[in-house]
Amino acid sequence: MKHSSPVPHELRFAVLAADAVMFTVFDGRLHVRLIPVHLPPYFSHLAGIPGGLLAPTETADQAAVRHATTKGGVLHEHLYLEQLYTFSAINRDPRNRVVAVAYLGLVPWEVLTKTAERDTAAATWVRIDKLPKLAYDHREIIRVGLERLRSRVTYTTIIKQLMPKEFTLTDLEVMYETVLGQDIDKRNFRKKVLKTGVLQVLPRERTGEQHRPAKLYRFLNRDIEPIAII
Amino acid sequence: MKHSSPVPHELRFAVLAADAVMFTVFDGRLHVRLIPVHLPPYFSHLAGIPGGLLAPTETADQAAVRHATTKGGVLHEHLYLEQLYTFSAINRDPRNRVVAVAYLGLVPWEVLTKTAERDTAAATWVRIDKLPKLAYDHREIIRVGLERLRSRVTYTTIIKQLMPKEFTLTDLEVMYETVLGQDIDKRNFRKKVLKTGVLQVLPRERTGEQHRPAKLYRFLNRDIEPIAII
DNA sequence: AAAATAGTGTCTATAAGACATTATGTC
DNA sequence: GACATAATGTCTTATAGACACTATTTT
Repeated sequence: MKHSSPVPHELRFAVLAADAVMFTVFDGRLHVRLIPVHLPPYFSHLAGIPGGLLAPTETADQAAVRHATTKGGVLHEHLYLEQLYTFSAINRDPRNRVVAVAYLGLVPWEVLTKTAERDTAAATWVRIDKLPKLAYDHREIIRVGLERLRSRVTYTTIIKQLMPKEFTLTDLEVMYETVLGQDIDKRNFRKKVLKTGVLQVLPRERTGEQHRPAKLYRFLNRDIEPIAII
Repeated sequence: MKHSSPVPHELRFAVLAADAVMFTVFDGRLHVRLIPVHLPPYFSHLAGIPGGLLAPTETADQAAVRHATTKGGVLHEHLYLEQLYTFSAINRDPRNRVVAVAYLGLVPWEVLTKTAERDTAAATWVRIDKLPKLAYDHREIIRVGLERLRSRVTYTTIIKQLMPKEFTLTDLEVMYETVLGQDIDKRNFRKKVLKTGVLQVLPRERTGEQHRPAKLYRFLNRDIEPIAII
């Protein structure tokens, strides 16, 4: 455990960290990735988002990927990250001055097949309406991340980063409803989303459910396009 | 002049800086605030945007204000600043590793009455289509700042940060046209901007020009509202 | 009266939003 | 055939965009 040095806190120069607010959606709920904080008064309870210092040869982007994967347990190839905001309040961290470049991360739940990517002792998905008391300014970082996610979802196709490869229009509608926290009219939604041309129908349907099979779709490409959807 | 220490560049930890891309509009052109860079091969030519290190007791916001005012010469009360993006490439600065939290700054030209805020030896307003060769990654920072400005202008009222207190609808239209680099239909613009309700008509007109006087308006408040205008 | 910009309205096309019924699988 | 969700269209209202003339001041 690291302790304060004799140098007064306000006089130490800042060190740089990268933190990742990662979201995923399952059970019709938004969840955020939390890890234990080994620091009083948290004593290894889930109390923070994954993050850590930048290595001397690392960019903030690289450090965000490294800590999101090693501490957050999410595989690099499943993770979308974009820079969110830089938090530089003097007393963010009680031990030393740390400036954090925060990242917004999105992961489609369906690809998280390995146990380490679901819930382990080292990292857990927690409902955003059931967050525990959090360390540092991590509640604020999550708030800003969620705000950014909700805003981006309405004028880009960033939601594709939360969807599995193939999905039905109802799946997509439910994802928008979950992220935005509001109901959407099914008929208007379908008209609008199909007209944008970002989706491709697959020749297959999703059968085996106890109702009429639904057509499967996928996004035409992986880039996030600036298109108004909702 | 600072020189490299014997420690290899890639092994030094980063220090933190705050840089400000400040824009203003005059002569119907967007301009950015540049300062001399005292470093080969620039030898005090205009080659950078104002910025500098964070003091140990300073947030990035505070450092951005400090450097924008002291090095950029723009008075604090005339300046609007918002965080833009954090640049952390390893070799941004040839001397030492510097991570820069960049800020987007806006100033209404009309308030810049003091000589120091216009053009001096220490800082100059340069047309964005006439930028010289720039130091570090400052051209990239300016590019990102301009992109952000153009994007924000279309769905918020951030343009008020470039306008004087009182202005005519033509003034406002020209400001949009200058920032966006495209013509706007006068009648549609007036209908739309008046319907948003963010403007207040003043009981005065702008007289003394050799044509019909124009009504004067001002923004109802100083906050930036998320409203689609163009 | 000439010059210069201010100020205004209509029409058309497109988009947004409210709303209910039929279709097709599984069990 | 009962159940469950998929799939679809119309009407109304609001918004966007193209477009040209009259009004008012100064000189």
